[in-house]
Amino acid sequence: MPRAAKKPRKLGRPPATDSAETRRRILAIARETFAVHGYEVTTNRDIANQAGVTPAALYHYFPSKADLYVAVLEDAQSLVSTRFNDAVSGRANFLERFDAVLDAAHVLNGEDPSYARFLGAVRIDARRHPEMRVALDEAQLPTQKFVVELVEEAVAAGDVARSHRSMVLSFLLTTLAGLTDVASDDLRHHRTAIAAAKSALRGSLLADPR
Amino acid sequence: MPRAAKKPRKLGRPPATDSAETRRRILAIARETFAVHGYEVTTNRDIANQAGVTPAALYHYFPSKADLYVAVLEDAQSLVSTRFNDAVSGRANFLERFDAVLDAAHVLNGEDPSYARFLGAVRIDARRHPEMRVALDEAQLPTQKFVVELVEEAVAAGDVARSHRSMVLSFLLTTLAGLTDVASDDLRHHRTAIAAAKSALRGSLLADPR
Amino acid sequence: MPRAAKKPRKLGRPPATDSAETRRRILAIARETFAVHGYEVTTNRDIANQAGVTPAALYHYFPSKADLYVAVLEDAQSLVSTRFNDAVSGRANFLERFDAVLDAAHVLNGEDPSYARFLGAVRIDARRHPEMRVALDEAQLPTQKFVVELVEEAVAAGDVARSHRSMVLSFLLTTLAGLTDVASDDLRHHRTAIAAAKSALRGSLLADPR
Amino acid sequence: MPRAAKKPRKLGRPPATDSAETRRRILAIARETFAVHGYEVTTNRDIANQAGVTPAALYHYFPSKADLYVAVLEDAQSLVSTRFNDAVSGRANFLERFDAVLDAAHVLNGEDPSYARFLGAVRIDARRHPEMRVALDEAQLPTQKFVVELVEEAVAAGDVARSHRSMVLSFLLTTLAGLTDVASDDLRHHRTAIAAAKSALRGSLLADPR
DNA sequence: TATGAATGAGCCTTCATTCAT
DNA sequence: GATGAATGAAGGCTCATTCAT
Repeated sequence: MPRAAKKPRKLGRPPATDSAETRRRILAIARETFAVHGYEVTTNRDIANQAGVTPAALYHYFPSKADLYVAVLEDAQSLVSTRFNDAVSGRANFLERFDAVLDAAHVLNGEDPSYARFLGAVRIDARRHPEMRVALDEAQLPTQKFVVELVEEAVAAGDVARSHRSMVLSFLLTTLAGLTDVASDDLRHHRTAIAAAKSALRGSLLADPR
Repeated sequence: MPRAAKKPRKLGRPPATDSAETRRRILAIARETFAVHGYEVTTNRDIANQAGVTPAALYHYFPSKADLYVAVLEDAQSLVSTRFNDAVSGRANFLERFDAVLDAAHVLNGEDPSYARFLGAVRIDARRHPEMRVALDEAQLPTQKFVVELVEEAVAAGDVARSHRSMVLSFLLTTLAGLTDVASDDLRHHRTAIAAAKSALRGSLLADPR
Repeated sequence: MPRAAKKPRKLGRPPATDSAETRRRILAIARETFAVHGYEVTTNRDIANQAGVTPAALYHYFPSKADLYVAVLEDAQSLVSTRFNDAVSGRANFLERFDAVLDAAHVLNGEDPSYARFLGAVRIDARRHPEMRVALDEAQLPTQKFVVELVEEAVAAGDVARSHRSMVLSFLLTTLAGLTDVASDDLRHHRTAIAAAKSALRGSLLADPR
Repeated sequence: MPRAAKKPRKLGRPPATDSAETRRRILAIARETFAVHGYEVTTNRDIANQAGVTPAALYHYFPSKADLYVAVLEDAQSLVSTRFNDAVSGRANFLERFDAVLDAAHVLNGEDPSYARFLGAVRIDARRHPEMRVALDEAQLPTQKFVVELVEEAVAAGDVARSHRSMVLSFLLTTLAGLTDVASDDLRHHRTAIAAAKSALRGSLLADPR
């Protein structure tokens, strides 16, 4: 891990600091680092160093490492939720909506890959750290619900056969999970995987419809 | 603290707790534990305790924790490879072959879920622990190659449009990844996700073909 | 986090929260907290929170935590000295004087147990924190001297045999120490212990004189 | 705190170590250090350094600092109990028994003052550290009970007036507490305080009976 | 007068690992 | 082949204290 500029700061309050800015910086760096290295491997010192503060300073903003992690998740979830909801709004057709969600995911990945990467990491860390499990599950609920409703409405609209409901839901979740997992390192890869998912849903994965 | 097994044997076979058996036990327990908790969270003591030895004893079988992890992966890979290869052998059609692979995965999951779970965990741990990365990537190559060849042969046989090659490959990898990730805790879930993948490949995910 | 007191005053006296009041409040709360938890366990934040200020604010009133502790002791000593001196004034007989001192201690304990408790704690904290030792010993001198003089005068007055001087002194000090230590939690207990001490001095501890 | 000899020991098991001996050494040093500085101020490093091991080694013998503290108490209690019980055995008269107990305390104080000092410290630390309170109270029970029974039997034997029972008990406890508190630093002081207590019980504190 | 942001030192604890036995 | 005693490094966290505002 590279270390930022080496400014041996003195005691006391640093001149002209914007507390909110520092908090945002910590969250962003924490997201990136947690995303790549996971909860365990990432140390408070890693995050603090990159954010240009001391490990103790983190405790000014978050009560514990676990709370910081949860805060990062909440932050990420709120962004993704907004993006996904904006994406589907105004679109009625299931295929269009699903495309829009995948495209939104891809755009976000282009802007800042750390979101997808982190969200992928959370699923693993939640399993590995029971202490945070409840909080993490709760924070993930919105997206979970979003996908369920997407399918529910598609069934209601007749875009998905009622008998296929749970299969389609399973497909969506598996695909979304697989996407963050396999492809978030490489944008081209990501694009291909998205195209594949769209095609699969349309029934033209193996070949274009004749 | 002394441990179990202290039954004064008289007749029959001499103490069967030979070193090979102990090694196998350690590997199996390590797989299960690494699978659930990951590399970092799992301690040598966790594994040793469950295996009925002291942490120091592990060092008779593996030079380090990292080496143990790699050994578990090699062991798992070799089993999965065999299963997958057996599954496709004798089947020419791509859809049949893919089905067979998924079914094999499901059967294995029923027998011992720790394999799939561990293989899922490896993808994450490899990213998180650069020291082991090379060894892990190498050990994972066989499966990677297996999937690539599956698609390659399907293209050659005309089962997959040449232009869709990379998309199908991407789909397979994403699905395989998503499967270990989302569904390995719950066999029913796993089965549904597999059905969804099969259906997706056949173009009938949203509804049965009329 | 902002705090209490925000009643828009209109008429009458201007904001009475002058600094002297704050200082007194800090001293009182520090005494109570130090008394129960001791020097080490009590944090600046504990005291500040209860006093309705920030930890940094303490430094406007006292140069350091240690200085605050010493200030609390000086404050307590001055009160106890006054009480004890008032108690003995006008009484010539040793037994009467000693009774008066014990009664004064009991009354104070009823009014505000934190004084006795704190004074008891000081004996321990002085041993444990060499940095404060000198200052603490000095501040405790008045009471020490008070007891010595009490005995001295009793010997001079013939109330105590000259040969028993150091024994009586020792008894007084041990009793005073034991009292804060064993009984300051429970007023009834305190009263019994005081009765015992009075009785012991009169030679009727085991039974009433026949 | 002075530090013992500086022997930079290497990794692995040191040659010819007696585990039991190390444990005893740790307990003894912990007792002395806890006695003087208390639970909070004493660090694992303090104890470890003096015992010639690293702080981590303590965890080989005790699960935590708190457990070590409790272990020290149990060890001390068991010794004191034995001494006190031996002291009273064979003596029927209350005054004789009480004298014997005080003498035993004095002898022990001469042999190793850290016992009395530690026992005095426990009363304070138990108040200051609620987490250990239950364990500490329980460990102190034997001595508590010993004193209660001493008085009970004295009442039964007619050595103490029934109406004076609780006062005598209070006196004993206060004195025992005051003794560890005030006088354990200085053997002469200790002796005087003990003489005073004996005299007080006999009713001849102020002067020899005429 | 008081706050809030930040630091540096230090503490308890855990862990992979070593080595004499 | 296995254990138990011990280490060194590191991690999360707390705390007294400082200083710009």
